[in-house]
Amino acid sequence: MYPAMTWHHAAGMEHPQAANAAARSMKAQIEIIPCKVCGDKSSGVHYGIITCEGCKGFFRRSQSGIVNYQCPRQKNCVVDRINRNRCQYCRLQKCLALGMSRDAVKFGRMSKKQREKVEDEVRFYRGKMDLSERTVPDSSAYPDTAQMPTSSQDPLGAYSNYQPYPNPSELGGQYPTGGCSSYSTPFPFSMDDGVDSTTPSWQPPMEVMSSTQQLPDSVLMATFGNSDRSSPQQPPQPPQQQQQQQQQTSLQHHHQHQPPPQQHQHHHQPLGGPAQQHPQQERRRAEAAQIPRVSRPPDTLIKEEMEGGGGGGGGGVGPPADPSAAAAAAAAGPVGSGPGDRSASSRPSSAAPRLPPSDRPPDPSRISDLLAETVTDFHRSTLLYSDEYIQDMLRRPQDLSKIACFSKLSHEDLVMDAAQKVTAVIHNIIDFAKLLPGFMDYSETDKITLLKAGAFELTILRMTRYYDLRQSTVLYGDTVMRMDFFLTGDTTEMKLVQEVFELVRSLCELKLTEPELALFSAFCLLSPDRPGLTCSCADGVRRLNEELLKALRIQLERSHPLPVKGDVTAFQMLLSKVHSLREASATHLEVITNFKRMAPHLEFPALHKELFTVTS
Amino acid sequence: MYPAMTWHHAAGMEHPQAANAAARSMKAQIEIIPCKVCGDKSSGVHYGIITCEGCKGFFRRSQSGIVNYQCPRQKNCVVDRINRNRCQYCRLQKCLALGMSRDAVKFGRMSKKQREKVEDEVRFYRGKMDLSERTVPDSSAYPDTAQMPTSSQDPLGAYSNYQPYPNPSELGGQYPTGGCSSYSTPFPFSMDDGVDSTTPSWQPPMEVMSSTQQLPDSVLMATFGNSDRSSPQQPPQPPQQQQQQQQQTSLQHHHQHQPPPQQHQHHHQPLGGPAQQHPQQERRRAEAAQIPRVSRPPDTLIKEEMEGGGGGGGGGVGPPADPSAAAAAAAAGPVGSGPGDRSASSRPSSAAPRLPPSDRPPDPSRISDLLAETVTDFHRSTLLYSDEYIQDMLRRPQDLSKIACFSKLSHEDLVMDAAQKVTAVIHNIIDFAKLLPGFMDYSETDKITLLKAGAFELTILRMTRYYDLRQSTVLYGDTVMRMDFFLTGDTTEMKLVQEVFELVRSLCELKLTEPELALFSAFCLLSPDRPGLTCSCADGVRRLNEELLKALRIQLERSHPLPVKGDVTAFQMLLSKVHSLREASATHLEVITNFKRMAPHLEFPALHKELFTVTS
DNA sequence: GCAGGTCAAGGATAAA
DNA sequence: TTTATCCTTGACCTGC
Ligand SMILES: [Zn+2]
Ligand SMILES: [Zn+2]
Ligand SMILES: [Zn+2]
Ligand SMILES: [Zn+2]
Repeated sequence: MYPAMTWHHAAGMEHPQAANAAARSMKAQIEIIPCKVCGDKSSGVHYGIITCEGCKGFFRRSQSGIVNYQCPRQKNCVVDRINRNRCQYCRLQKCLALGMSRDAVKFGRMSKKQREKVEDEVRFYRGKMDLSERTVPDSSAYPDTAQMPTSSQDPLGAYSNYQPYPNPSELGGQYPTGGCSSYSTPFPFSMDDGVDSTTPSWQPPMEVMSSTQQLPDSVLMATFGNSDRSSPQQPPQPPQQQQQQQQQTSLQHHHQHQPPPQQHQHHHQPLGGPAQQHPQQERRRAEAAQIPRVSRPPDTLIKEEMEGGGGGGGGGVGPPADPSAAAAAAAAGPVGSGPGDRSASSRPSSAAPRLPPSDRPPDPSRISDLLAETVTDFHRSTLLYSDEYIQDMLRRPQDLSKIACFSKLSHEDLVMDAAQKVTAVIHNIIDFAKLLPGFMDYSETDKITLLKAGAFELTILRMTRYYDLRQSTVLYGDTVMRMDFFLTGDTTEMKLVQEVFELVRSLCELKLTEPELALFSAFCLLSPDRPGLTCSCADGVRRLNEELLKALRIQLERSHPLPVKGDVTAFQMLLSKVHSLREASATHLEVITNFKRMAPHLEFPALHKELFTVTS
Repeated sequence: MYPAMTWHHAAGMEHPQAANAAARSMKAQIEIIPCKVCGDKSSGVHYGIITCEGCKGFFRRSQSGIVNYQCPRQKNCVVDRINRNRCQYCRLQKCLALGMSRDAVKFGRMSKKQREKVEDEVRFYRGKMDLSERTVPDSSAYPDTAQMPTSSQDPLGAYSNYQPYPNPSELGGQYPTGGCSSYSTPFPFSMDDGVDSTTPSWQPPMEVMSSTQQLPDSVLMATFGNSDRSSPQQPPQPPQQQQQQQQQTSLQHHHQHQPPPQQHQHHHQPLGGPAQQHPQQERRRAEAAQIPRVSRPPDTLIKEEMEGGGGGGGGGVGPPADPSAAAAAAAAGPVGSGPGDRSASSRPSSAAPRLPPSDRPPDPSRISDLLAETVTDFHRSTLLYSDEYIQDMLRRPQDLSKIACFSKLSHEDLVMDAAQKVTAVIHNIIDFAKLLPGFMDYSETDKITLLKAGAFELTILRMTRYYDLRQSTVLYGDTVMRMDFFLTGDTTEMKLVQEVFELVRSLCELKLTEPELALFSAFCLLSPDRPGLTCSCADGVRRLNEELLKALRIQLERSHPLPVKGDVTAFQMLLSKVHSLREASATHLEVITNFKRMAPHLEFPALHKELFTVTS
């Protein structure tokens, strides 16, 4: 609906010479302030309020005819640039609440005080704008929310300061300047937090920036349920900001069954999808990962990610191991080989709870079941989207407009978008890995080795959850795609797509249960034969791998008692995929390597870079 | 977008005052012009082109996803209101060929020139619309016909500016002002001189005009017996011409029930058919016409043809009025209503030749009946072959030896042969035209305009007599052919064949009676919206056109009381063919133009050249 | 510099 | 599913 160009000059710089005039033109000044109703670029004062053209027209229409809007929800809909068309009722309410009026009269000129207010506000937004321009270098490719994983999922609920529809008179009280409410702003931050990620809302207002940026690790750590590690030393933040963060953090905990993003969110997005699909925490992660850290040595991020997850000590790096030890003990211990001694003291994670009392007799089958349960929990708790959400999305017809948006992207953009999505999944895979018994006990080198080798394989495994066997479609971001969408002209890329889709398809045909998928994922990740694995580690991995395989077999024999094809059992079939997965993973690495050679200017997500860079 | 609520303020309540402005608004004007793609009612400029809502939506959909349309036929399907959904591929092709573009940008307002062009075009269609509204009062109930006057009767053959699938860049090249294609493209007039306008050269050379302009009347009068208006001075003619004309004239008398040409006549003809089907006089005409007359101004032949046919006599040649007057009388007489009273002398050149004496109460239906009878006689008296002959020939099996003979001919020879056959039919069509009330009263310019625009359309109409619906065969010369015989490798030619055969087939399915075919032929020929028609002429034509339409409707309601398909009446169905006829005519012109470019050494029959040469 | 008009784009929906 | 109609939206324009 909004041709991309629109936004470009919204962000400014279209009229170079205007800068001059802008300095003294009140209108130009005002237009820096976003629409009070929806946060879009404003076009001046309309009906008494600084609004955009859209809200202006909407209000005019609402006043010039008999309209009877109804709110299909609870009359508290978010009214931002993205959602403003979702509910006419709430939009109009907000217009009225802000004081828009057909016969708003603008008095001659504003008072000095009013002017100052405006100028303050202008300064605020101008600073913000510059910031965002510097921070989002290639916003041109993604005019709207582009890189931002979730333009739509604003955690703040759009108006931290917006009380949905107080009595206009009450609101009036907020604007002491009386008639000139137009120039007062309900709250500068109101737009800032949110609303429409066009202005990178994830860039906190400048005063917080510096402090926030020092916290990347803490963000990762916070990701873990390990609350004690959550940034102990958080810089002081404005209340809203803090609130925001808290909300986000808390959301993460629920997120295993987080309600699916609402469908309509994306409807008006120019890009309809790229990278939008990530839920909150993914977005924050991705952002953190994207902060350029030029001088960092490779693998640092993986390490950090693991540290964060490992819940290790506050100071920083690596508390070797308590929680996963517990898990390992829990799961592996019974099997016998075990590292059971690791104390599980602090680990609240789900592994421990399932542990049978240690005095229980070791029943192999029982042990396998426990392992299955544990791993399944780990798996389930690190899913990006719930099954319900995915299934719901997959039931939708293909959204052609979104596909069109994708089609408009260059090959490079598409690859980068896919890389972001893969990276988002891998973040969760790393979370999963960290929960696996014993994993966190391995050396950094070994952990990285296992992850580099297994990350893409597990991505494929998780991708099966996004695949619709009947339609041969996959949920990519929030868009249902068929394979041919991914087919490029590049031979190796096509090979990759073929291999991945064939794997996903055949895995889906096996109709694995969740425990089976979880166990198989862990089995693949914990492969003792990964090149570069140290011997000491490989032994432990091998034992665990055997246990996982045993548990997997037991599961499969239960749920798939009959051969799936000829006399091949599901178990055998699944094992045959191991090789294919490795092949696909190798192809993926080749694709990435080629792509980087062709497009050296493009920056992959940091984690992605670390995982998929060939280190000779 | 607003579920349920949408209705409440429906019906444009928001713009009460809009009705006022609508009268002169540009958009309202534009909407008079039919959809450039399918001829349906347009709803403004969409993606740079005047289109209907359907084509707009179709194009949007096509651009908003990965679509992979395939043409089940030869990529030359007719795209009109009725058939537009039959082939997505061809519909999209046409959209693209016309220049529809996702990012068609509207630059400011249109220039004065552009606006004038629009207004010109609007005038055409408005005239049409008025006509149809008066003639088909209840048309609104039938969407099919409601639009017809405006949409399907595109005077410019649906795309005066439509070069079936030119390179978009070519299109762009026609607009030197650059960038402004959005408004220049849609309007036929901008391309009036353009390549494949159905009426390329409606500006006849002036020297012919001045000398002949006073003559036409006499011809007509002669034809209709209205001698008193015959023009006094006819320009001298070459003897052969005279002779030819005379002979024609004389032949015309018999020819109304002339026995079919004997087939043996043609057997030794080199082309196994070329020109064979013509009865004597037709062949001689064609031959005469082929004498190169290099210095002749264009349109001369048409003029002569008309003069000759009119028999009018000028320079001592023509006994005013007898032969054709006799023919007219003869034709009119038997059918009979008001025979005798209208003497050769009193022929009114209007649509009411058979008008009963003025004391008679004017019964509209009666008048229509009289018109039908008259036109039917004219039609019947100018047929090349009798129905009996054609039916007899069609009953024969395909003569494989003849088909083999044709197969040996080169593509060029085949085209030339077809051109000869078409020319032969057109000679008769001109004869028919001359008989039509009022036709000969028009200026040379207008007559030529009407003929150039209508000749091929009427050829198609007459071709229906040669078509066997059950076998899907056509009598071509003396040979029964199936359509595939005519399919060449050339895309445009295939499109033409496809369009023509589809038209012929669908017309045959309507099982028109002879009066219906005659009236429809006259109706098509006397289209007041042919570009280039002078206003004064257009008025007269419009009146006649109205009458013809009315008579046609009455006939069809009698003979086809039941809807032919769904609730579409035969009348509506027939009207919908107008657009298709114009499309086919445009395609024909394109084929001829292309062919001439490829084979400049070949000489078409003179009349053919005059009719089907694009004169800028 | 804002109110209001304009009109193409696209959403929603019923119908096919 | 696709189509086509109806309608809202909002960028742009014009007039005051
Ligand atoms: Zn707004
Ligand atoms: Zn609401
Ligand atoms: Zn159309
Ligand atoms: Zn087709």
